[in-house]
Amino acid sequence: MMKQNHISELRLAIIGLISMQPQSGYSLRKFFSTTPMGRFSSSPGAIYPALKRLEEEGWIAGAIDNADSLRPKKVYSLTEEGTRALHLELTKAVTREDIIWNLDGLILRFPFIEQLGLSEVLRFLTQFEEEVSRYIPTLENYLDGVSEEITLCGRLAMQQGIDGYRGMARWARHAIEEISTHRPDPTQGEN
Amino acid sequence: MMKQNHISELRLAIIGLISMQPQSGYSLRKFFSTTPMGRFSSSPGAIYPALKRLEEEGWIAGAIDNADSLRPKKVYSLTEEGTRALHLELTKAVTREDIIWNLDGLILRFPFIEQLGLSEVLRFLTQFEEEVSRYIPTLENYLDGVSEEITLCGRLAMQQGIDGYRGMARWARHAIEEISTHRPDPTQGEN
DNA sequence: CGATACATGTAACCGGTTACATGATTTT
DNA sequence: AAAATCATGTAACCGGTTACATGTATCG
Repeated sequence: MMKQNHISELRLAIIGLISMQPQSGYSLRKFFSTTPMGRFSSSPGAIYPALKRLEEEGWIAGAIDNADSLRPKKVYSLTEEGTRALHLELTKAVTREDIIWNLDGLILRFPFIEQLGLSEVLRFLTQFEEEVSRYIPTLENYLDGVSEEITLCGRLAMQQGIDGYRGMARWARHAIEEISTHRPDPTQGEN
Repeated sequence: MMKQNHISELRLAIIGLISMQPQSGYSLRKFFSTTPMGRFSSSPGAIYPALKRLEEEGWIAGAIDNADSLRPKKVYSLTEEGTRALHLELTKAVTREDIIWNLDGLILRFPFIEQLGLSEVLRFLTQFEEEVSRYIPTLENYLDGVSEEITLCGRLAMQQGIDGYRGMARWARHAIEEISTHRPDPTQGEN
């Protein structure tokens, strides 16, 4: 079935955000509840246990802020091990299984990959575009094969899925272009 | 958070398929594992317990086929209560929460709605199109608001989400058209 | 006779949801 | 003084995943 070869979306979102800037449970909750990234959970009942587990596993380390005050805050940073784990996850090859079972996780990975450099981003997008484009004919063939026996709405629902994948491939191509032509900022030069 | 005002995708898929034709655990597994609808689980460890629960709740009833043979089969049909529950689920209004948290479930509903008649299908599509179209500006406004502080890939990821929703709205409009012009088969006439 | 398809299930594990619990600080 | 926000957690529940367990029937 091959559904779970990856870390959960919540874990990825948490360590990804922490990698950009140290975060407390509360700041994560706030971010999730005020941005469209809230699609990846929220509620304290998910976040605090997840943070605890990540700390137990040594991926993140919490430092108490305002230790003396009456309202202390626990701010987590990535450990070296956590950084390694995150980078490993972000650079994993994009597989058809991901395309089918873990699309949201894939899109979630994307913004965090930027830290690894634009070449990594391009590698990801290229793989993504290729896997998606390769999957579409499979779906089309299936649809062709059953179009006699399927109901009208069944066909339309499948069409929706195919259109969705087509849109993603298009998006990836567009993103590749935008990133490729992204000014290496000639006024600064990089030598 | 409002995530769980609906039955699980697996349950919906199961009772939806049973409503089209009585099914055994095995036939469901087979269907899931050989069609793109397998996105909604599979594995016996999910299906058999789900069937048991649905039977306990009185939504489905199992009849033993080949009772005398050494390889009996349990074929489930919808009860009246199950039919009511399914129809209730299928005719629920499409909300923004669904659009955000339960998109897959919404698309899964779609082919089963056809049994309720094309007017129900059109009602669903109209609501779907409207809710999606209303949600898009919210996302666009958010993106505009943060475009200064967001990273390149963060923006592109958001753009992907918006494009996805736009594609869905387009699909819904297209589906409405296709269904509306769907020949009411003039050779038969309905009076 | 071995492989594949038919057929149904269980048990340990994991992690997300919901709801609850507590209390400090700041704003109105 | 009340309300909102800051801040962190726990506990019961639910259901999906993985892996295991068992046995029959059919086909080559």
